[in-house]
Amino acid sequence: MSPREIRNMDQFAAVSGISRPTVSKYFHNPDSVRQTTRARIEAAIEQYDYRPNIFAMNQNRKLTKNVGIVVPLLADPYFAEIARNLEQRCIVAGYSPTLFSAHGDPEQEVAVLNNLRALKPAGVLLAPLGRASDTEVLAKFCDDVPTLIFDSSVAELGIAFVGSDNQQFTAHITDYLCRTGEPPCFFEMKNPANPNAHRRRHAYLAAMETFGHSPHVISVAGEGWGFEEIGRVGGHDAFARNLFPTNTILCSNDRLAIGLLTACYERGITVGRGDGSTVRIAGQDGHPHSRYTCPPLTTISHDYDAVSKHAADTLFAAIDGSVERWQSTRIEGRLILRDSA
Amino acid sequence: MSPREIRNMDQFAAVSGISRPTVSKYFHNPDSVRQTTRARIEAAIEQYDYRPNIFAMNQNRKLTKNVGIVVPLLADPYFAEIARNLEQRCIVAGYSPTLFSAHGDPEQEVAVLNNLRALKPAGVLLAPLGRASDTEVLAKFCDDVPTLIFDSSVAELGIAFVGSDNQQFTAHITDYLCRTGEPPCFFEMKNPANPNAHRRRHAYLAAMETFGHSPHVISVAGEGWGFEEIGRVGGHDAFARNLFPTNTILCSNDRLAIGLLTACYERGITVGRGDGSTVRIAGQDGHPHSRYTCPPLTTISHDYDAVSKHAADTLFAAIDGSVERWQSTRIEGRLILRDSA
DNA sequence: ATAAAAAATTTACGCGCGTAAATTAGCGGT
DNA sequence: ACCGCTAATTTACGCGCGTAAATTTTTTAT
Repeated sequence: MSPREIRNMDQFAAVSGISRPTVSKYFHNPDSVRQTTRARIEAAIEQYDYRPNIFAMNQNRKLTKNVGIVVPLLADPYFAEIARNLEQRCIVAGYSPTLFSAHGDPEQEVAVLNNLRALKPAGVLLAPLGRASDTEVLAKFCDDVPTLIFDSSVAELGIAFVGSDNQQFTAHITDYLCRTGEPPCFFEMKNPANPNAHRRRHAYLAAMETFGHSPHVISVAGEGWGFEEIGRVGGHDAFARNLFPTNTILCSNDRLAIGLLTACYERGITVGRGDGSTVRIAGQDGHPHSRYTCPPLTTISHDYDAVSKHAADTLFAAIDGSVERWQSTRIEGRLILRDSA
Repeated sequence: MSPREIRNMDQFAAVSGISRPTVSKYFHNPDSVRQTTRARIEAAIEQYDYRPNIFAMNQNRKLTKNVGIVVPLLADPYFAEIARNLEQRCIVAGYSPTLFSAHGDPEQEVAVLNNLRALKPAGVLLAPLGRASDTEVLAKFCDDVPTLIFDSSVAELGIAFVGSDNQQFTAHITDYLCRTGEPPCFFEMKNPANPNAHRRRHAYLAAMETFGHSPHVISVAGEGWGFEEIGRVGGHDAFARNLFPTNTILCSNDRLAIGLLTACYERGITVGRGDGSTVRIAGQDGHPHSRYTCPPLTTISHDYDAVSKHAADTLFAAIDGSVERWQSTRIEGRLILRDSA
């Protein structure tokens, strides 16, 4: 078939009968060349299986088509899922996404950002670690690279913030719990890594006041990203010390709830909304795993699609030069009623 | 501090008082230059915060320091965990890892491999999708790029295979279940995506014969990577049709077991090894989540550390030119006794 | 048909670094 | 002081492509 291996764009241009600059133009935007030219180039690509050298492409270009996607913890299926979603959107939009995880470690987050710089990305979709993040490093990075912050907002950094409306999350599920049984206590980490946790606590307090109930916040100790274990150990401790004045517990997030469910099991406490149950437990996030807990977890779910779509679209618009003032978009969640509450 | 921004290695060499080729040498191997020279370069790096342009570095080099890590499904915490582990080992060894996921889709696996080619990686750590993989594409890729296959072996591809000893996994846990109660049925997917599933079924059959019990394999329908849902739906079906002749169920993997646990909950079947329980359920994999099911799942765990260490070390050795014949290494698992069985 | 606009080509240079070859400087040991 | 060795420097070229400017060709509009 092919007379010889095509080694570079010069040779490819020669065999396809098009000049190299035009070929180069084609690879940057296939629509930017004439229909007939495009067909000839694509026929040659088919025949010779030529792909331009990405290193040479990016080296001498002010801006690449690279997009970085950074999440705090890829081992958390929530972030894995949203990362997958964002990745697809980048590909569809013609960008080359690269996935990074800070693995829950602030130092690795800094390292990731430094590596990312070297990729000269057109833009970055960044979900910061939160409280543990090095804010100065983040700010400097956002100054240098078009960055959209998602999931958790640390400051008015980057081109915009897109996340979930945590106030609405907690208000909504607190409302549901109040209407269907005893008012909920609020179960959380004492020093949450994620700023969303603070919003949720505040929203809980506000909602309880609105509904005329006295709030009860149980803050358990624990550092890091092992939320299930923190919830389990903290749950045991809280039950042992009789810290829950009502039979209903709203957890700050699903992973904490999952740990609490385990603690309940281990203590022989039945969870559910049925008559035979001792406590009701609800989470927040719509974690991929929440469907499969025992009992399945009542929660309020992020709108994964809407968040990732808005985040990606906002970044792409910014890359294309639409300069807008920094703004924060928070998307409402959807209540998922299951057996746990 | 710095008089002006350092734009390239020429300028950096100038301000550090070293010639550019020597600086270049330093960046490839800091130990390859004289101690005093190294100190001067590192002082200059500190002062000017210079980092060589990775695109220019890689473009004109036969072999890069890039390593690709490919997993079939990053949303599965098992793969996320092993990917994290491998990533760290690459960094420590001086390589630049990049993470890819096929997201359970054979076409995306092919796309990932094509993108990976463009990175001219020194090596690749690849966990294939398995049955759904395009074997021809994999074979061709392994011919072109030093590739170590891990987790699931499709053929004698690449430089070697490193994974878990599924025979031992199933034999060991089957043995445990037989010794402590009724002999187990085997709960699996009818058309498992992963070849390890076949090994486990065979090991189950062999073990049951060895122990003098008649085997019972329950194969449930379902395609794709939503194992929990497949286990849940299949579990409901199997219970409804009374397909389990004994009170003990060994699942082909933990995610299937998690779905089965949910089905049990939904049918009011109590799971555990205690007197009040109806069935015992065990999984296989040591999935990160298995600790937090209700009841916590008895399982046999991969030796994450050993597998990833052996995989990484083997790849690095191959990159460094140690040519050995293809070989398969299978590492034993560790039984984790919890409440479910 | 003809002019104007759009697309393609030619020409030419630069990006930042790898790398090879020949030369010079630095080092320790006798 | 000398020799021999290693490390560093100088010189020079190439990688594969981006990109700008000037020119020619093709398409579209009138």
